Amino acid sequence: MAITMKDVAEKAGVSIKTVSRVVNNQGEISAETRQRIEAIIAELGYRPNLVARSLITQRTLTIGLIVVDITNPFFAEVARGVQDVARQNGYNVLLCNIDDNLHEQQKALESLAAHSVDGIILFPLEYYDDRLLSFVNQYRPVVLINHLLQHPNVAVVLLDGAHGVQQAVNHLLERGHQEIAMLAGPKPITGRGQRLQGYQTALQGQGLADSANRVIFSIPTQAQGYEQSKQLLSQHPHITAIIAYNDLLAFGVIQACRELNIVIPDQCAIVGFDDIYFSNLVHPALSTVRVNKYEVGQQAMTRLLTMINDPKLTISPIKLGVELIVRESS
Amino acid sequence: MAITMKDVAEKAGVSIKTVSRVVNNQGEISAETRQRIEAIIAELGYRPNLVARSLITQRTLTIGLIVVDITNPFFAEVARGVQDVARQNGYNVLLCNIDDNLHEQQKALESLAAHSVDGIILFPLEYYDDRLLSFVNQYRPVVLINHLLQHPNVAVVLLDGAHGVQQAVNHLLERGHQEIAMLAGPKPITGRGQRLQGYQTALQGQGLADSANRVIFSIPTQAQGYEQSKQLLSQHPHITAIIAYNDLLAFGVIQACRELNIVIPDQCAIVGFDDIYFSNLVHPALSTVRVNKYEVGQQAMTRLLTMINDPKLTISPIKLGVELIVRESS
DNA sequence: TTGAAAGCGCTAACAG
DNA sequence: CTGTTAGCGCTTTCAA
Repeated sequence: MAITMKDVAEKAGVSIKTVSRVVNNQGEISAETRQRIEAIIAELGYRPNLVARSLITQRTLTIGLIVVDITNPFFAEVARGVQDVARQNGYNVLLCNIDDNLHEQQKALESLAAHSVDGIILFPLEYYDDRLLSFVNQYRPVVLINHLLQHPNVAVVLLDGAHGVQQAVNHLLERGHQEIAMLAGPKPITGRGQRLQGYQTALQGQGLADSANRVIFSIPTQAQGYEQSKQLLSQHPHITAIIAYNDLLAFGVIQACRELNIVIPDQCAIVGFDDIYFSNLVHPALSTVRVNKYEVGQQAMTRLLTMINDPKLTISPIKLGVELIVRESS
Repeated sequence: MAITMKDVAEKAGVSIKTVSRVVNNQGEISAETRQRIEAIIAELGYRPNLVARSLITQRTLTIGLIVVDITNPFFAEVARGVQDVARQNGYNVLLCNIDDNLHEQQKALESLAAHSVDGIILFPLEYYDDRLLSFVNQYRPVVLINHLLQHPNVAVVLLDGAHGVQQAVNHLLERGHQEIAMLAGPKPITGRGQRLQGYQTALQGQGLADSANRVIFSIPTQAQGYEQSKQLLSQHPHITAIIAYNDLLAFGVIQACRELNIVIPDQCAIVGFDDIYFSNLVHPALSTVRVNKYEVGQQAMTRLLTMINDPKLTISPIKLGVELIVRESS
């Protein structure tokens, strides 16, 4: 059994409340008593039990962060941004991976709420889910990244995916590409998703009809990028450029091109999305749309703290800019 | 205010304990009552308050994981292994980054203990720290990764760093390299560290004296790998091979070679350590010592669970094997 | 400047 | 099969 406040109080010959006062730095105590108790605390190695405290204060000093997969450097950087500002503010973070699984997303939300985290940051799967809405109706606060939801209990941090992909497509068009395919990532149950929208808008702007067969949905992993693009490039050799939903997919495209002896960027240009750390190290170095991942995390956590500290505040969405980075693959 | 057990009990016209029984699936209850209460729980959206439960059961169903930096794919994969096993067993994980900061390591340990996590997995910095020992004297259980500490409160998961680097050096020797430098990572305050030891052992085995100036200590990041190897290769042009403490450092070496127009592997061979996901994607593809990172995480969490469930158990260290992967850089 | 008592939401032991 | 009582370790009134 760990040392409790009672142990300290008994040893010091004072009441429990007096110990509580020194632990919490509430003045109203004589310097002499304070020092004596501090000495005993150090001697006994007493550590306040935060779960007992939480039960009263209704605060755990813990927040939850839900991402698809921490192994994807994109999420790792976002997580780092979240954690750094959390730590600076005395918060710890519970991290959950949900992969491509809506059910796990829901379970993670419930589990975090049951643990009484003071708030949740969710990078949701792109599938539509009304359970998210009903969750948010009875839990607060949550910050959603890359997903717009107007609700008093939620704040939103957006990435300008549409604009990013538009830039990428325009860049490819300028280089003379006409047949530009897109590996569009997970297929939303409803709507199109920002990035796909950017792709289609840009093509339409040039009077180029977007034919559906040039858009392929898949889980955004390197393995899928490899599989899908290999098939795509074999079946449609006239394709000269591929835009990927994220860099991992793009890495898969590079791999496929290498195997098919397709020269990058001459025979096939590639543009990714995210600009993860390693995009600059692969060969050829990947052109991509840069997202300031660390800042996304910081912004999300900052907003969450604001909502925690002022329960009735409504926070308007913020949209973070993105930037096309042209390297060797396009 | 959230819905409590009392609310449910009142609405159902039963005692609090009865509600507790259905929540915890303790039999001894009539099917009729159970269903009625379950309906009310669903209707009210009641969620058990785990912090209240923890106060009694002395279990939070939460563990702490402390790593240097989740942004390093090595740690991300380990973390994934930990988290998957944790989740399968109903546990959540609090993740802390400590960078290269012993003070943060200590703070993280204290903070996790204060939050009453059921156990801690620590990937410690390689510096010697007697505070770790005194922490472990009064907290249990902890699992240490890549650090041997004999203590009843700790279990240990080791990587065979010495053997891995030995393999790497021998491989380079077989290819005719005589001047092999090592970017040895963080300098331990005491001892040499496993990987450096492997380096020196292998060289001595060949009668090659290890001259100290071929060993360079630094934080194991790409930036440091770049800086240190650039200087090293400029000052000692006779060096024909470099072993790096981890893949990130090795990426920096690749970068430096590219800038100095040194051809890899002809003029300078490079071997890394970890085999992070991207080592196979950089150019030239990196030869490295593979660690099964996911398994490291799984093993660590499994051991932690064992210790949590049987408080008096002592667990003997496990050493996981490593494997030299020869690619293009050597 | 200090203490006593109540209670956060739940479980555990024991009755009924 | 169900209820009552006590109390986990702490903070928060309110008194002294």
